[in-house]
Amino acid sequence: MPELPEVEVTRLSFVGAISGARVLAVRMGKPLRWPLGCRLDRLFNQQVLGVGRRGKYLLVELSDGVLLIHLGMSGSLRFGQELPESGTHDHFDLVTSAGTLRLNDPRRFGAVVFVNKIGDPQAQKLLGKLGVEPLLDGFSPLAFYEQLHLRKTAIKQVLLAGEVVVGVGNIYASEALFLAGIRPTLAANRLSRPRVARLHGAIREVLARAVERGGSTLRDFSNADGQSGYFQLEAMAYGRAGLPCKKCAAPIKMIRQGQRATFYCPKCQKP
DNA sequence: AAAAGCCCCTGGATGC
DNA sequence: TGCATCCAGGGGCTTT
Repeated sequence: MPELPEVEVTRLSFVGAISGARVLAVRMGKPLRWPLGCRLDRLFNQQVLGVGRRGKYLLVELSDGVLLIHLGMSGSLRFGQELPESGTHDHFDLVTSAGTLRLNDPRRFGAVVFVNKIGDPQAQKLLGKLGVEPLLDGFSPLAFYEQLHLRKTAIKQVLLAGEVVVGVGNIYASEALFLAGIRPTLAANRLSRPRVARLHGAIREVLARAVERGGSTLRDFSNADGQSGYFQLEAMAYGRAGLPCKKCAAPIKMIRQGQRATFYCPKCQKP
């Protein structure tokens, strides 16, 4: 669920409400992917200056430090003044003067990590190798082409790896490649400049559109206000194995690439 | 050094 | 109804 659009939609849904608040208490449930990295009292009385995002990481900027929050596969955040009592899958509560930010994550692939600064080794280990932000100016067709030209892995897997461009997960990789008319199995370095330019546009279009639609709610994603996303209703390829392509009616194919499902139209997406 | 696999964990859907 | 199997939106780490 949580790819760039879901993370961004989540961020937008609570950044305004939490900014300026002070941390009153912290509660942790079962262990997440990594330990918090500091004592709980390190956070007390700190002010939340804002909430940023880098790829699929949320960056909760405090007056003295940063909380990196990753939603993993099944994580979602809630923010509110009167949240119910913690349930089995609520593993982190940041209680602030404006309300409580709560991470719910059944599979616990998510993480909340405190670092003193974004430049610290601990933060760089997580953020250092990340590619460019697809919705910012740094993501240009030419630079994209040059990066893709260096890799002979299948384009779908290059997108997923996040080292060239961040935020494109399993759903949006399939969707962007569909929009661009590119077969997911094609080696990245075999894409022509015009096709890379198309893919560049398709990635931006699909991610921006998904943010507008509130993300994709496949199982249980919701933003920090508890609202679902609706982009999944517009999916052209993802999750549509065997169903007719919405453009040409040929049955959508599902294959496996690196243990993940890939969906594509064998007719619209050329090798 | 790039690329391919292996896991972490829980719950829901499917099949017998 | 019960139990086993498979699958899932991510990504760091280990192995080739």
